[in-house]
Amino acid sequence: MTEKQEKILKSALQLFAQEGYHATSTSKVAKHAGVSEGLIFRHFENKEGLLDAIIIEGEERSQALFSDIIFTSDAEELIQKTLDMMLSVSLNPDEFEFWKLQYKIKWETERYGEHKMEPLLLALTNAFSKLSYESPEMEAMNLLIIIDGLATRLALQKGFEAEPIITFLKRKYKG
Amino acid sequence: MTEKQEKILKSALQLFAQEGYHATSTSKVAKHAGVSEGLIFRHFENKEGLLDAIIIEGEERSQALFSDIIFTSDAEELIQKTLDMMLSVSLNPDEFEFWKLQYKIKWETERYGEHKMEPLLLALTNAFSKLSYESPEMEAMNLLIIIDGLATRLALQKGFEAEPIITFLKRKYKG
Amino acid sequence: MTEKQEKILKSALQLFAQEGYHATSTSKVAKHAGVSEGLIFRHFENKEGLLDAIIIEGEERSQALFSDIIFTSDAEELIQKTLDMMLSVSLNPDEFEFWKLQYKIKWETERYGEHKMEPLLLALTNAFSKLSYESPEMEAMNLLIIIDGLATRLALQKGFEAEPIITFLKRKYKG
Amino acid sequence: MTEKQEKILKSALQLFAQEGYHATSTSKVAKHAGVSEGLIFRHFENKEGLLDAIIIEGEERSQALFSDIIFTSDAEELIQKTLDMMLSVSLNPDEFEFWKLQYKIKWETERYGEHKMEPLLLALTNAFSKLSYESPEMEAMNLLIIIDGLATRLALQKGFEAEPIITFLKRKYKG
DNA sequence: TATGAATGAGGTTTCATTCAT
DNA sequence: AATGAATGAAACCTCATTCAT
Repeated sequence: MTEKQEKILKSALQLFAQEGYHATSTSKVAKHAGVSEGLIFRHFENKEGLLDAIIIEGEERSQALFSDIIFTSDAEELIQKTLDMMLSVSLNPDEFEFWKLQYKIKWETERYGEHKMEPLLLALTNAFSKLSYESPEMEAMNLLIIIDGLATRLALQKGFEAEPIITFLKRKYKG
Repeated sequence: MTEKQEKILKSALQLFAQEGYHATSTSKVAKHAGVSEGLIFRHFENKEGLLDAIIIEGEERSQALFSDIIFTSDAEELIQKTLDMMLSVSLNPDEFEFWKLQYKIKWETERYGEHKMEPLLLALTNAFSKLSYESPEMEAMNLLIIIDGLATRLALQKGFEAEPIITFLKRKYKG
Repeated sequence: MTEKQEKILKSALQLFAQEGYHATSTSKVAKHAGVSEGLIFRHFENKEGLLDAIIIEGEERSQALFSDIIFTSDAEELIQKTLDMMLSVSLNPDEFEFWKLQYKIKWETERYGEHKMEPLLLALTNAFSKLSYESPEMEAMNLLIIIDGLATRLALQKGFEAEPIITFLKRKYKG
Repeated sequence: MTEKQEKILKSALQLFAQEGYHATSTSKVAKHAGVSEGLIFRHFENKEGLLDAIIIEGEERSQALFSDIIFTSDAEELIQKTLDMMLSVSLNPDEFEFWKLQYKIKWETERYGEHKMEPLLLALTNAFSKLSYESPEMEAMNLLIIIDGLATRLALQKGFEAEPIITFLKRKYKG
């Protein structure tokens, strides 16, 4: 991956996250990256290829993020870490932008990356099971749904404060 | 509102919900509505004006939907009705399309209609308060976040089954 | 000529003079006249028909303006009156607008109304002849050219002061 | 400036001069220049940008034309050259088209390029002063107005013969 | 690898004009 | 006589993509 390739990818990530995929033209990306428009096509073939590259990078980043959580053996800690992840997203602008893009793309292209979440779902189910919750699968699913909801608020509701609600949730799941 | 005006609005609603705002051309809307493209601009001035009209109509429909819930005096019933609303959305294709559009637009245009939700937030807070939950505001907010999360899954995850998780939630909030 | 017909004509005159023929849409004219767009076509058939009506009206007004000058028997007075006409145009906003339109139309449609000017040319030639100028035809033509030049300045040069130069010319032609 | 850029500029100049700015579509310009329509916008951003480019080029050409006149030290010669310039315009189709466009644009966009003429006005004032005319400023202004009038006739009156009247004027100003 | 001129299809919008009422 | 909904063509402009250099 050359330096310019990375610049393009970074600019695209930023612009797609800000304005959306369809609303961002390749020429905007090129200008923002300080690169000729043709270069985008040399490196990524397509505008869609550029999107794919971003998604693939995202998949890797997601996995890295999740793997730390998934391999936590203590059930309670695993749940706490899941919620901490959202807190970290809400506080770190870089992570935030990255997450926002993931959701934006999902909504614009209507492809929900279920497989990305599945390991986390299983791990959470297992955790709730260990903690003898009555319906572990449902509890796990519920938590992931909460995460989707939180992401929605974080991305779209200006001035949304994530910290209080996450603290509330963390306490709730502490038992 | 003439007959053709309504056809345009309906087609736009459908297409925007399916493909997204930016990905839907005015000519597609016109063709789908069986109308000349110019007519869109005569009636709605802009593509954005068309979107505005849809949003305004949506606001009205949302209010109608919520008002039934909000004016429920029994606290437990109010919460159940809130969840039932989501069930109804998941089962009724018309309602589903309408909700999906609301979220799609939010994600594409980055305007979260907080004011639309505020009355429901207050009503839920009040309900949780009556039921002597410890943090009624947080409980209410959490439920709304769950709704956003459910909407995300419903719209984006192919084959997502809403009924089990909603049933689970309903039981959970029954005490 | 009905009341609405006159309103249309007046609005068109004003707008064509301000913005030009091509830059003025029939809908703008209709709005400005407080009339439905269809009515323009009922009364004038075409946008061009509207222009024609204005030109014809202009021809009549021009003739009225010129005839007073042309039938002046005293040679010197005739020349003075010709220059006075321009002074009057420069001072009277209504007349000014009317003249401006005539020139605008000429430039946009490339049809110079020579016939309109011809009687004045002859009268001036005759006058200069009586006053024993050496080349009466050339003198007359020159004066008409000055009038075209004055009209150009009046219409296009913001803040152009017509009075001093006209006074100068009047004195010059007094002998 | 690439070859195609120049072709566009040249075609636009020609067509704007012939038909007027508003009556000439960008697609007509593109076709005439043997170029894709998009290229116009790549190079000139706007239809107006194209016009601007033409005006700027015109400004430069005007200055070149005038500078030769302005720096003539002999007063009588300066005046003669001013009139000769008009003769040259009337005889040279290329120059003629260029001048016509300047005036067409002025009338369609209502921006009189006074600054372009000012140096000539000063030079002429100075010349008439040297020749001890009574009102040098007025004489100079008058001559410029005659030029505007001549331009009007040349452009708009089919079959107008410039030579006789210019010869007449040249003799007149010879003393 | 990198540029930037060039394209063609398609996007939004405007406009003159028609027509049912 | 008058309206205003409706149309279709054409206007200006954007965009993803290609290609010569």
